Amino acid sequence: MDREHCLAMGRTCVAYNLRRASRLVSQVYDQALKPTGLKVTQFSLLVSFVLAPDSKMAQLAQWLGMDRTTLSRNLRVLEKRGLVELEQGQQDRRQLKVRITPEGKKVFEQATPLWLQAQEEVVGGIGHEKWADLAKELRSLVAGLK
Amino acid sequence: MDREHCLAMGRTCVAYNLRRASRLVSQVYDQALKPTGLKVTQFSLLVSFVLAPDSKMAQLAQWLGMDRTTLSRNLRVLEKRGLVELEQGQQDRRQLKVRITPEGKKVFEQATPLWLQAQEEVVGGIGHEKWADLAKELRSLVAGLK
DNA sequence: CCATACTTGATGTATATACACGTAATGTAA
DNA sequence: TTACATTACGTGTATATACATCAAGTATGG
Repeated sequence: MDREHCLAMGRTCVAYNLRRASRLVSQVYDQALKPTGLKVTQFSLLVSFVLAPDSKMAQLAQWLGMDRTTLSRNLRVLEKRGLVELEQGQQDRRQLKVRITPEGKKVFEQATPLWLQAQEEVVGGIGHEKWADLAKELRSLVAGLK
Repeated sequence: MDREHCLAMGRTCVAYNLRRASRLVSQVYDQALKPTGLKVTQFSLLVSFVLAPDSKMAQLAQWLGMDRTTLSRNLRVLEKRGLVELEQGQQDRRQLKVRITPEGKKVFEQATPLWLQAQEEVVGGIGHEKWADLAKELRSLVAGLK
């Protein structure tokens, strides 16, 4: 395996390029959200709960492209802070329904303008149109895998 | 914060979109690399070591857009498996030089075709040209943050 | 030469992530 | 109804990730 091939792998590897970008980008958001004590991962989860109240875990994990068990553990962090509540399902006692609490809603509202600040900073780096393109292609990439 | 705004955040958040894509994409590569026991993160590190033998950690971390401490810990995993060696620098005794071992090279060579397989699968989902565009924009996104 | 600042890497701690496996609840077919 | 498969979620374990902090080595100004 010569140097040229290695260079090509580094330049083209989808996993590497995506992981690196998401590391750096996440740091910007995490920094901006710091006053709320939220990480961007947690903020994204809160968005989901506002969008889809009482959703079930498996369903949510599917939607987020996240392993069930990952979601489970990420939820526990939010639960410990009292930002979400977990309630056993009525019909099916295996199911857990997730609901955002008033406290969770408060923190979420507080976080929203901070999120926007990070978003502007990151998107500003390449321009809104370029990001719109990129987002579309990312979605089609994801769609091809699920 | 109404439903429309939440939907918009979900659709446009750079961190969310990148993290989701990198989760899913990483799984494809990890799956393909399974016979080698490597994760795609580790494979990427090996590529770096082949490209830049005897590089120093801080330098490498900068290049990879990765925190010093993250790299430090990721390296230990490879060291435990005997795939890389760490050697104290001569001039500056604080610096650690990283070198891939013969065993590391062997595993790397074994992993390369498996990587290619995953790469083809993922890139195939959107087409080589679209991915070339996407990669370019990702790089410019990253460049805007460093 | 010495005191102080800076650099380099490691550790403590916490979250994020997923696979393999386990348990409990539900569905289904005989 | 009972036996077995399926589904929903949790646990054990391991890696990935980064911030705050620490320790040790190096550089620099006096």
